[in-house]
Amino acid sequence: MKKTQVTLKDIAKTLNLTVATVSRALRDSYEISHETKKRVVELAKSLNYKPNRMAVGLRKNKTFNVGVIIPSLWYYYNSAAVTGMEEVLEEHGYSVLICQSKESYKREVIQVKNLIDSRVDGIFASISQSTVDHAHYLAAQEEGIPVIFFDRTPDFEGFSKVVIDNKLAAMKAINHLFEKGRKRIAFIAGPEKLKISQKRYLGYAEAHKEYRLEVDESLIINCNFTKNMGYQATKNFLKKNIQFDGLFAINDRTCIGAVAAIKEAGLKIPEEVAVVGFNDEPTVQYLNPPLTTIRQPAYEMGKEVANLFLSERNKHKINSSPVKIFLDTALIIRKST
Amino acid sequence: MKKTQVTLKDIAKTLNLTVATVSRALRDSYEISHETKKRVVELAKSLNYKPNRMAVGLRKNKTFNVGVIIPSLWYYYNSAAVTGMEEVLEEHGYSVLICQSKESYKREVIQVKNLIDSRVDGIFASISQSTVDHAHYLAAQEEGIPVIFFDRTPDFEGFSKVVIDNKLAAMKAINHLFEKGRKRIAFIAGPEKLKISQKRYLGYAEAHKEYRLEVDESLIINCNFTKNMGYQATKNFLKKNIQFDGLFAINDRTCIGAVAAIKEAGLKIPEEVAVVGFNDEPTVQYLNPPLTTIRQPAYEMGKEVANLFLSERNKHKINSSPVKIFLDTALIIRKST
DNA sequence: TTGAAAGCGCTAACAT
DNA sequence: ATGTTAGCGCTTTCAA
Repeated sequence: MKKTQVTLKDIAKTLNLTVATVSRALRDSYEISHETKKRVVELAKSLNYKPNRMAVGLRKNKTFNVGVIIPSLWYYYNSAAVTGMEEVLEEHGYSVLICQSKESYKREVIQVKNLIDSRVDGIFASISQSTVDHAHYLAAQEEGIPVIFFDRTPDFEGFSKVVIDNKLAAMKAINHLFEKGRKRIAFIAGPEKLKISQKRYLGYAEAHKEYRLEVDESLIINCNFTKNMGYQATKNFLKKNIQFDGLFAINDRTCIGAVAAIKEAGLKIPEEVAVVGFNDEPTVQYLNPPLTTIRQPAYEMGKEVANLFLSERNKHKINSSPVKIFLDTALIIRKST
Repeated sequence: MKKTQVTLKDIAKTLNLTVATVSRALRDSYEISHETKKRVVELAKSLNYKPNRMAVGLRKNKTFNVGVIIPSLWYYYNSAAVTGMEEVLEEHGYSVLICQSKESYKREVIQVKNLIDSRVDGIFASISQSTVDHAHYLAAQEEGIPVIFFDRTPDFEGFSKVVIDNKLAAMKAINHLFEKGRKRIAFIAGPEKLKISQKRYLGYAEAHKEYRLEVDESLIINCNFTKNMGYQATKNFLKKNIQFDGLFAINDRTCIGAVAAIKEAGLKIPEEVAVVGFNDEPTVQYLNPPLTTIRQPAYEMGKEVANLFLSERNKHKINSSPVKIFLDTALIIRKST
């Protein structure tokens, strides 16, 4: 049998106090005698007292669960973000429920509904590549559940967000390729619906503008996230015999496929094609050649999201206006460029 | 504000019943009139009634949380297992708390302690490569918390386990290489402490025995999971100029590093060295060449663990003897062999 | 078959 | 500064 836990009652009995006093001593710093407080805190510690989440939750009408919606745990930046969230939240007694949309808008909608039903105290989300609106999140917010987006966000001002500057990050990548003397840079662009795709494309275009180069639309390779991871898309592109000497991919997984296709076509990396990825997933340093890429601070992003949640939770103003936090990216230069 | 939820009281009031009756109608199939039951169930459904986990938990002294301890979410087979668990458990109202040991025994011990403190209803674990004993898990069991291991298990009979036949799986890999005419197969062996390493080595040896070949210990490459992912280990091995025509790696991530080292040394895969990995992580089909590997049913493993937990939970016998479940593996043949 | 009542552990309003 | 009391939503005796 599960051993019975230490309760406030136990402590109260031992110290000849009431549970109310003990409860206060353990939380309020004011309106309690220093003496009593000390005794209570010490005994609680020595007995390894832990408040019963169920009881607290019942009383406060909270679940101490937050839901996080991500495309897939297997994406490194997603699991890193989740890790960051959990590390921050566990100290505050929250648990994280993970929902993987698997890039499906439909699944995402259902999952948000489920989270509302299960009364989570907050929802953190990174949308799927096929997500077309944000009504489901709005519904959650209307139920009083704070919603915070990270990485992939909807194009709507009403939510708090933690993101990187995708346009700037893409510019870093493209500028680096320009500096390496490349002029014709293919771009594996990712799902058009996603704002991160759009922003990264803007960075691609902006970098060209700064270098007074025209964007050649025939160098843009469209490719979503689930199919073939860039391999097939790149293979098709190569068939067209369009001349190019650089490639920038929307993310590392896509890039791995692209690299495979390029090598299969007999092109040398970086001599004939210099390649830059995005995310700095742990494997890409072991690619042949090791991949130059943009490092995204996914773990920190998760922490920021959690901290934002915790601080907004304490504000009594219900309609504190949405916050947008930007995190820095870094260009990691390896042998592929 | 969080909208107030539908409670038993609401239903009771509407139907002129007491909460006790409603509660029973929603769970007991016996000792309630068919009529009342129907009315209650229908109304509950139409009001989208969901029992308050906090209240149920408080009453039943359960948290509806289970803890899962894994080396890293980023390992594909770990996140797949977690996904399987969550899918099964969410239907039963359980949430999964994820703890990543990051291959550290020390972290693992602390995490188990935390899980005990937070009163999870069960612990599912896959041990770290540096874990040397299982006392922390025994402690959890003594507190009445069921512990189930999967994939990487301690060498102790007192726990329920869900595993693959690691020895057999390794034999599949080695036999395949033999069939491809390879005779001298290097083996990247993984952390010696782990039973999966030992078992896979046994499979390696057994396959040799069946083919009446001697095991050449100079072909065994030791390599743990965190450092260099097999790249450095293989590089060092190559320096020794030991002749070999095949390679089997303890897992795909390690194998990715090995492949990089082999190619860097100018050796052709599979012509000069045929390579087999382990796990069938999604990226390895995009390696150049695509990797032959052993597929491990990680997702199903997670589901099995969850189901085992659910079924053991219902048994009133506290000391039902531990169960050991084996799942099948498959050899996935690609271009690397 | 249903109701009444107690209580899980905790917090918070209202005494004192 | 501390005690008293009520109650969060639910389950579970015990009674009717």
